Amino acid sequence: MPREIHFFNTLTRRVEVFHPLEPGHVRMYTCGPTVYNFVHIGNLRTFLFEDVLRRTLAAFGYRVTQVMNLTDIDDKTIKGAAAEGVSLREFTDRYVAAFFADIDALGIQRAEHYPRATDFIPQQVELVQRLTARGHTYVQDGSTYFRIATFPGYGKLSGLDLDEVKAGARVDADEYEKEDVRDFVLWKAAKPGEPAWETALGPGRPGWHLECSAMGMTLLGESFDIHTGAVDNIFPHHENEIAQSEGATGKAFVHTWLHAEHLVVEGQKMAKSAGNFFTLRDLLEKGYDPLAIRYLLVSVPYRQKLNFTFDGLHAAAAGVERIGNTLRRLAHTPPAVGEGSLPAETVDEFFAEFDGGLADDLNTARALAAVHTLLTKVNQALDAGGIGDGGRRRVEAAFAHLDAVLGIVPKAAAADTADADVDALIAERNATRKTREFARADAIRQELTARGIVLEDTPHGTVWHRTK
RNA sequence: GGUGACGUAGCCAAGUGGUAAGGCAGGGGCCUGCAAAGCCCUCAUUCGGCGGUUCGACUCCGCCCGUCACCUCCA
Repeated sequence: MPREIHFFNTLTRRVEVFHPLEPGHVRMYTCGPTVYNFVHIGNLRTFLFEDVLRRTLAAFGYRVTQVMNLTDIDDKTIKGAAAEGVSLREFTDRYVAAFFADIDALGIQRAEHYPRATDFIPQQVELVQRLTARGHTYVQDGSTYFRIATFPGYGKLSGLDLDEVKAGARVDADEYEKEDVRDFVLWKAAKPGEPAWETALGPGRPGWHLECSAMGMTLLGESFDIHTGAVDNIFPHHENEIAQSEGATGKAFVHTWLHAEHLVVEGQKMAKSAGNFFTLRDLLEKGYDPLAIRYLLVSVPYRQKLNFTFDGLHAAAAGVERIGNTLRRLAHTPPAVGEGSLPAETVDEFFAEFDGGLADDLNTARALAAVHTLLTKVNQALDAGGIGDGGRRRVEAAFAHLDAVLGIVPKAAAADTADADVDALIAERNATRKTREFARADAIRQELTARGIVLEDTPHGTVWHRTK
């Protein structure tokens, strides 16, 4: 039996116990990138939340089937391809590859499916036809629209009052003519110079929302468990997905909707015009460790705004280092005879608190606090009587669990353990230390420091590791 | 104008009726030839402000101040 987990469901605005439709198997759809540019750290915050979600579910014993769409047809991709005079596919392929490179760099696990909107045109057309058969659509100037007046549940996700929307200041930003400003386009009539498909709906291309409904239902079924995105997707995107999907099937589309809050930079909204806009590449070029970036973006619970600051990034780097240092100490310290100084309960308490935090709507801050408490206790035990084999296995299991869920445990490089040249220098240094020739000893240490190697003289001998 | 969040130490942040987790930074100490790593002590008489409810409120209610998000294509 998988562990019980609670989520705040945007649809009900309450924290609920989660029950997948098929016991033990979670089907989830996570809104992915529009592939017209490199993803920025705000996008990454959302993808990292989704990554922690799937890792937590897996660690809790659920089977997970995740879909993440790649939006490769919309105004921005069309414009980008046209600007460079290349095909839409050629243009978007480049950013699809960049997207995978970025999520790999951050250790984001791959979803089971990455459907592209342009590969699912027939499914999208069929969905519109089903909607038409049920009287939810109308055609104007070659475009097909969804008439929201035919869907009584419209607004249930966002809680928006449609009369207010109608009265709102920003209306009809769309270039297409609609019967009612609140209606949205399902299928856009072909325009000169834009990609178009010849279909039963006439020549054209899918509207923005259509792909997610069509691909989600094709790959996960007409009803599935979880749908995620960032808060700005609640309206109109997710609201429209519900209308399209439930209008076509008459069934509940998604049971649990989870939305990540935005990331801000130094307290300000991230914007290119404000000069505080960062992609992963920008940060890596500045020399930041991807693991530290991951730690920072994962450390604030997903429903809180995350204030990205360079101070915070340094703190995150320190956190990652502390995990690595403790792991290294554990490896270098000889096992204690017997049980040693780390009670089994300490690790039990870690698991209880770490998992308890995650089960509480993915409270990663609470989980991380448990991690630091464990680190302190492990170090205390290492300073005291050491840790026996049994205790070591328990601690290693705890680190493995931490890494499986949050993915923030640094890997020890194999090179750190074997290098004859370094070993020779260390032997020489220790010989000079014995004879109290500290000037020579320090010179050797400085030389190694210059080579990116840090020495530590422990009670069990001198150990070394490379700096990042 | 409508809807919804949020405001906890220098910074990030948990808690949400029983008397303030955790991390980073800072200060002091132990260990070390010196370091590094680690450990110990210290760091909010107080949770935006003012009232109210209560034996008791950071936690509930009201008002005010401030920051922010969404209101048709922005993760």
